[in-house]
Amino acid sequence: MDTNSTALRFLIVDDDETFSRVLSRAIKRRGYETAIAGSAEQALTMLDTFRPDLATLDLKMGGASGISLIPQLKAVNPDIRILILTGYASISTAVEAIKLGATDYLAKPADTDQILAKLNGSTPDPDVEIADKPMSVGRLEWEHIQKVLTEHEGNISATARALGMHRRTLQRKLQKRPVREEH
Amino acid sequence: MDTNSTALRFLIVDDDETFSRVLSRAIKRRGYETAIAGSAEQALTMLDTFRPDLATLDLKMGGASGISLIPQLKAVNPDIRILILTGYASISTAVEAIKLGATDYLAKPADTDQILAKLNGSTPDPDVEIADKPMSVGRLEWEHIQKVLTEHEGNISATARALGMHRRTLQRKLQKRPVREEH
DNA sequence: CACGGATGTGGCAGATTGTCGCATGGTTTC
DNA sequence: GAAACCATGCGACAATCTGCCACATCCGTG
Repeated sequence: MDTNSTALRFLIVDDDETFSRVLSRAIKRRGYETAIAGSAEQALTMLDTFRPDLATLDLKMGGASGISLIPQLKAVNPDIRILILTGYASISTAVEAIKLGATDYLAKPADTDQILAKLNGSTPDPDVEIADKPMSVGRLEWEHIQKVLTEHEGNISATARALGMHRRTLQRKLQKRPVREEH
Repeated sequence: MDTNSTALRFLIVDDDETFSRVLSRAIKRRGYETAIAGSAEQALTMLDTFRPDLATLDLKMGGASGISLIPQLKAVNPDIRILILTGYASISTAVEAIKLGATDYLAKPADTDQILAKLNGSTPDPDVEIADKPMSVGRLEWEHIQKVLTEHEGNISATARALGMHRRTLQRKLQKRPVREEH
């Protein structure tokens, strides 16, 4: 372990205040310096005074998504390690995030240890565990919707049209949390 | 469209023979040279004589998983574009695959157009507007159910359990939708 | 500023799903 | 052969969910 005189700076971007506060405290207790942003926009304004070494980003927030923040965070600090942390996890957003340079991707709920483990000891290994059960229909539907949604740059109306589904129905599905992916 | 004298070589690694054959034919029809491997091991032995430019890999096969193949394929051809294509998709394997250098990750069922779109996405292509509509959720669900049903030799009760769905609901779905395909 | 497109919501009637229950037919096990 | 299991088909009913219509905001382009 490298012992720097200054603590590593940890930025939490999430619009769930309760979640942020709890996580912040847990992380601070482990010796990090933390900061909380309630939106992507707010996070950007903080970068002048707080240059993070680690960050967790939420996807679904009022305003811009955490994914859009990845390039900007990396511009400020190319060595930053970024963990996407969201309750609306999907394969397509995970793929996009990693391609943009995120270090890892976790679905909420996740505890502090899991979060730090992903940020610290994350080395790609080809022997990941492969699910032995196929996806549930609910999960498959969620993934498919997310995929089409990203293909349409998040345009809900266009996605609904492409899927031959009523826009109202799509909105309702998106508001609900995806079925938990269990191993 | 760039006209090379030699066609791009496309490697399909999947232990589902029917799937491989259908995909191979569809891809060949679009001007690629194709090869099929039924396992990761078999794919490796082919690399001496068939150096692929594009590849789709399955995750769950007898023997090694497609993910373990990624580094080896990239060693042979650093510019190779790799698409993970699996019926046992999960976020964690998607993250690993992308970290190891896969180009993209799709959950089966996916049609040929989607597959090629993902693999060509990084190639200069002027008019990449969303060509035709993606599968409807209903159709996707139907295909998935059929696939799992087959894996369970037509056993409805077992299929319902595997899908985390109530048997009664599965019965009703099967009884109803006789398959509705159209564009 | 008017116009078209996207989005967030509320409200409803009708369709779908989650559960229970029960009966039948086939296999396996003493 | 009878008991014990399973898979399957189907009726019924309440809880959800979906398709649709109706606004009310917000943009960005003319």
